[in-house]
Amino acid sequence: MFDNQYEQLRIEKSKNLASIGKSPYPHNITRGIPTTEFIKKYDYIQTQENKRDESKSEKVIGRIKFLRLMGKAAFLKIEDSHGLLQCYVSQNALGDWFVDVKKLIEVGDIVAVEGFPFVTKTGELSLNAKSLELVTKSIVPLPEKFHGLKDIELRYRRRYLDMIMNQEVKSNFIIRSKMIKEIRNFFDDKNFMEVETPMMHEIAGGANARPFVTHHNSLGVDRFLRIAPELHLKRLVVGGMESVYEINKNFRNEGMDHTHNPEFTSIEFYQAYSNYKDLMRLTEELFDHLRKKLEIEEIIEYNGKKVNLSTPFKEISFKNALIEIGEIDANILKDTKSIEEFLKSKKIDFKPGLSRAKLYEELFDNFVEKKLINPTYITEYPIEISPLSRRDDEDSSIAQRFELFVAGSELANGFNELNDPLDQYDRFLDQINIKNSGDDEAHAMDEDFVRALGYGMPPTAGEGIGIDRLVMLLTNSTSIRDVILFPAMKPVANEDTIEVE
RNA sequence: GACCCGUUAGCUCAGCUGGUAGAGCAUUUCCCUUUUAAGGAAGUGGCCGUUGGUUCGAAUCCAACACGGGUCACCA
Repeated sequence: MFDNQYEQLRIEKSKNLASIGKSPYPHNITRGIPTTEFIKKYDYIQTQENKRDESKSEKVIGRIKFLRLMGKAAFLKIEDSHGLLQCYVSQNALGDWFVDVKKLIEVGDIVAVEGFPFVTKTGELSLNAKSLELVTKSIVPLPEKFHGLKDIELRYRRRYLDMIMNQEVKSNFIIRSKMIKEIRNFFDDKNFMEVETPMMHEIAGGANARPFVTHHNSLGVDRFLRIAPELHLKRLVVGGMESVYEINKNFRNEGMDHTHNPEFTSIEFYQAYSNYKDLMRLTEELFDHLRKKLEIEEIIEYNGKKVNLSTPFKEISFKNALIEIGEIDANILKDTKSIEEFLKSKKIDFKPGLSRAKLYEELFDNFVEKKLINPTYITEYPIEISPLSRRDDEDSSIAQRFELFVAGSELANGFNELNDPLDQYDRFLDQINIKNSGDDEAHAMDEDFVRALGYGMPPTAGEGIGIDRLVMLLTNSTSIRDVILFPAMKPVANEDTIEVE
């Protein structure tokens, strides 16, 4: 660790500072004013004749990003979370300490500078330092000042360094933070209650996905990291929380790519005595709210495509989407055999023996999903691929469900919750059969959940929205890694493995 | 999982048809009190991702593997 030649040199400097009574890591530091405020506050100096105001004194703290030494004076640019400020330090002002500063303070260190505002010959408003104190010594050198850190892998693995070197990466995360805050405000204003349900589940349910397994030592049992909060949130509706939501992580033990991180954030919300149509309207309202609060245009660009976010969103049934958007002949949809022939003619691989609903899903994924650019609700899903949603009263093969697609991918999934405990029990049994026939992502039986429904869950509609995908859409990010601060990465062979002598 | 591309100094990158490693920045020493990627002079710095193979000789050619990026597939 820290055995690189440059790091060794910096550690030497750090020790030298300590030896002359300058702690490399002092902790009695008080904040000054932000760099941007300094620039705003003293803008008037530009208009003054002597271009300086020695009667003023300000303290600014930041990391040294540029350092230009010139014998008995130096310019340094320091950066805080707001921006950059140029400071001028000289031997006249600092005395003997300046000699040590020249030798021991360098780019990457965090310093506190105090002095008066002035404008340099080249016209830049700067701080003329009367004092400079080390705040934190940096012993790992920063990447090159001009090209910065470009290596995408390093940027994800060392996000802190990415943030130091690339100020703009923070903007996505600022938008993300604001967005989540506004989602909370939106639901709180509608009298929803925010809750936290377990991350460690006895039975991982609520979605079709493989879970991560962990172990509880004192109980001596394995636990699953949750794949969805759904079944717990519905238990809360049974218990009397008529409007609840949870914004939190889910974990799915599946492949990673630019739209999938093994841990991701979603919001799920449930509202008793409302139906999925109400939630479709609520979702539109939420989009309008976010656009307004985050000042996002009605028409945004995502991955080179124009996306019109104006409400209400388009709405089309699952089957009609196959015919009208997927441009699949309605006759093909009539039986499994002709669908299979159609898929083969399009050279699409599929597992043999799929049901018609599963084949529909195949068709949807291949011919419809990517064409759904402007927000579109797909409704009337086959019941078989909707094991937790209520059947339609007129057509029992159809679920009272919708999914929202934007820019070619799914963003939200909502439906009238199945509250018939016997039907739910049978659907779990069906899922178990599906699981036994090889689909290890089918649901497991959750008897406690069925029991909860047995006590009576009021008619309820629920919905989940993928937060990461939503941030991607609103920040025009094509990789989920650009909206997750510390995205999952494969471990890399560690050269610094500690050797035991 | 398949295919394509990448991996060379701390960082950003050159390195042709094989002949034994380069630049800029950073860093070290020196000069320099208004610079803007400051400037000038002289240095230091490399398991060329890993492991094999071909060859008199490999950063370079071949293979496998690792990690990353992209496209597709799978998956919500």
